[in-house]
Amino acid sequence: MKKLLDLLTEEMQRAFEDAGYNRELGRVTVSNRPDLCEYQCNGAMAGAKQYKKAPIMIAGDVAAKLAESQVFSEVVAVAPGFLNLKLSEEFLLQFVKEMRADEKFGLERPANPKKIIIDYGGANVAKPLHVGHIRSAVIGESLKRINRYVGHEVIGDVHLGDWGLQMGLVITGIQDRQPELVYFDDHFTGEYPTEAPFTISELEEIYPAASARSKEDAAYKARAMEATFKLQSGVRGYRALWRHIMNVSIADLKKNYGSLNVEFDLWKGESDVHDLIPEMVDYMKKGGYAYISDGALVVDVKEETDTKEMPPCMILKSDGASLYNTTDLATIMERVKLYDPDEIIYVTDKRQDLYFEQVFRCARKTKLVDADTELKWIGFGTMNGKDGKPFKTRDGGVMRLENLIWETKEEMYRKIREGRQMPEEEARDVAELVAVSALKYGDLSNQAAKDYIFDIDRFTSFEGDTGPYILYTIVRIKSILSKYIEQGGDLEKVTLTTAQNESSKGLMMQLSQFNAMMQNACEELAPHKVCAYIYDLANALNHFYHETPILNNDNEEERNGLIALLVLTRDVLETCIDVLGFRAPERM
RNA sequence: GCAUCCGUAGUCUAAUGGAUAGAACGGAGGCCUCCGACGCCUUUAAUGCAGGUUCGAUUCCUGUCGGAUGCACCA
Repeated sequence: MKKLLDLLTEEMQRAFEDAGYNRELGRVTVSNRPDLCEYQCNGAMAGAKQYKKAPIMIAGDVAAKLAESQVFSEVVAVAPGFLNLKLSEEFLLQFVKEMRADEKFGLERPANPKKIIIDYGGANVAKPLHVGHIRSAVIGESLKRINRYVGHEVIGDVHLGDWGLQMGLVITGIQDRQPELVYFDDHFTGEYPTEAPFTISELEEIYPAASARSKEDAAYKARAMEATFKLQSGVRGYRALWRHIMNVSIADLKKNYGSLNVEFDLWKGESDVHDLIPEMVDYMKKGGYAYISDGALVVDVKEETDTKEMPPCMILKSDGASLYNTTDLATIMERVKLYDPDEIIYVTDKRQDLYFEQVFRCARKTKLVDADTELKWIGFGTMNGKDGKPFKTRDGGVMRLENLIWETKEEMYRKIREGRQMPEEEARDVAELVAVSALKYGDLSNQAAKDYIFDIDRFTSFEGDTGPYILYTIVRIKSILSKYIEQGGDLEKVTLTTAQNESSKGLMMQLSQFNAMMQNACEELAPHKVCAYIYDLANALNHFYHETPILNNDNEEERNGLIALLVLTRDVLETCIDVLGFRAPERM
C-alpha cells in the first residue's frame, strides 16, 4: 500500500503538469503550520527561478487545476507561494480503511528482503551486566524488531566476550579458592562433574578480585596469562571448567536480558572463531594485505581522501596474540560462511567509531566480505546521571543493570500503589511492565548517537513524553473497548466512518502516517522516530478522547465508527511498542 | 597537538534547505453531576558567536568559542 504523502504528491504533480510546470515540483509534505492547513506544497517557490515567474502566480495556476480534486477538499495559494492543503474526508477514510484491512497497516513489504545480522549486547562472560550495557541491548533489540517487522530476516547475536585474558583471570581465581578441583589435575582422565563448582554470585566476586590483583601482582598476572594460554590451546580440564563458567554465566545473562525483553537468536562469542584465526591470518599474509610493523601484524587501511588519522588495523599483537580486531574480523569471516548476510549491523558505544572504521575497511580490503555486503555501525552516546557525567551509583561505583532495573520497578510500584487500588500481585506485574517501558522509552526516544541523562523521576512519570504515558493511553483505550463489549458490542463488527470532527480527523491523519514512519525508522535505523510517532499518536488520541463522546454517542453507526478508530489506534500503538521492545498491561 | 561528533527555551528534546523553530518537564492560569483528571485546554521561554552560499539556513560552507570522544599492541 502506498504512503499517503506519495498519493498526495502524485495528485499534486498531476496538477503541476496540467498547469504547464515541471511535475517534480509537486512534492507534498505534512504541514508544519497545523493552524493554517493540514498538508503543504512548496514547489511553486522552487520553480520561481526556472519559470521567471512570481511563486504566487505558479501556486495560483496549480490551485486552479485542483479545484475539482477528489483528494484535497481545499487548496489555497498563499504568499509568498505556498500551497495550503486540506485533505478530503472521504479520501482519508478510504486510506485508513485500507490500512485497517492490511495486516501491517499499509506497510509495503520490501522488494528484496535482506538477511541482516545484528551484533549487540556486548556482554562479557563472568562479569555482571552494568548500566553501560543497557543502550546496546535496548537499541539493538529495537533495531532487530523494526527490521523484522518491516520484513527482513534478522539474526541477533550477543557476541560474548568469552575468550580473552578475563577467562584466564577467572580460572586462576577459581584455582586459588579451590585448588583441589579435578580441573587443575593434569593427570585426571575421567569424566568431569556436570555440576559447576561455583554459583553465579561467586563467579561475580571472583572476576573483580582477580582482575584487581593482577594489576598489582605481576606474578599473578603471569599465572592468569598462562591459564588463558592453556585454555586456548585446549587443555582438557581448563576447557571443562570454561564450559561451566559459560553455562552459569549465560543462564544469568539470559535472565537479565529477559527482564528487559531482550532476546538473542545466537549466543556466539569470541571463542567460536578461535580456530578460524590461523586460517584468516594466513590468508591475509598470503594475499599480501598484512605486514609486520613494530613487531605486530597489521593491515593498512588508509585512503587518500582521509582527513583524519587512520592507523593500520592490527591483526596480531607483537607477542603473536590475537585481540579484539582479530576476533571481530574472524567473526565476519564466519558469518559470511555460515549465513551469507546482506548486512551486518553493530551496535556499540560511539567511542568505537574509529575502531569499526578500521575493521570495516580491513574486511573490505582483504575481501572478507564482497562489495554488496553492507557493514553498518550504530554508535550510541553515554547514559549520564543528573550531573551530566556517566551514570554512577550514589557512592560513585558502577551500577549493575540488575539494580537499575530493580530500582525502576520499585519506583513504578510505589507510584502505582499511590495512584490506584490494585491487588498486590497485579501491582507487581504491572510495575514490571511499566518499568521496562520507562527505561526503554527513556533511552530510545533520544537519537542513539547522543548522550542522554537518566532521570528516574522523569522516565517513570505518567506525564509527558514517557513510556508510562504511552501505556496509559493504550490502557485507556482498552478500558473503553471492554466497556463497549460489556454493553454488548462486538469489536469484529465495527466499521470506520468519515471523521466527525477535527479531532477524529486529526487522529486519522496521524494514523495514516504509520507506514511511512515505520519504513523511514527502519531505513535510518532510528527507533526514536517510532517514539516520536507514538507520542504524537497518543496525544492525538487523548485530544480526540476529550473532545468526542464515544460510548455516549447515541448514533449507533457513528459510535461503531469511533470504536473502530479506537481499535485501530490501539493496534497501531501496540505494534509500535512491540517493535520498541515493551508491552502494555490490561489495566494500570 | 591532530582528528571526529555535538552545541536549540531554566532543564530535557525534535525538525529530506521552506511560513511565526515543534514538543516535554518546570513556572502561571483554567476544565471533573459526563466513557480512566496518570487526562485536556491557555500561557511563559530557545537555534553558542561571526561571516558566506541561497529567493529562503537549526540544516550546507569557512572561521571562532564551548563540550564529549578518539589518536596501533584494551575491548
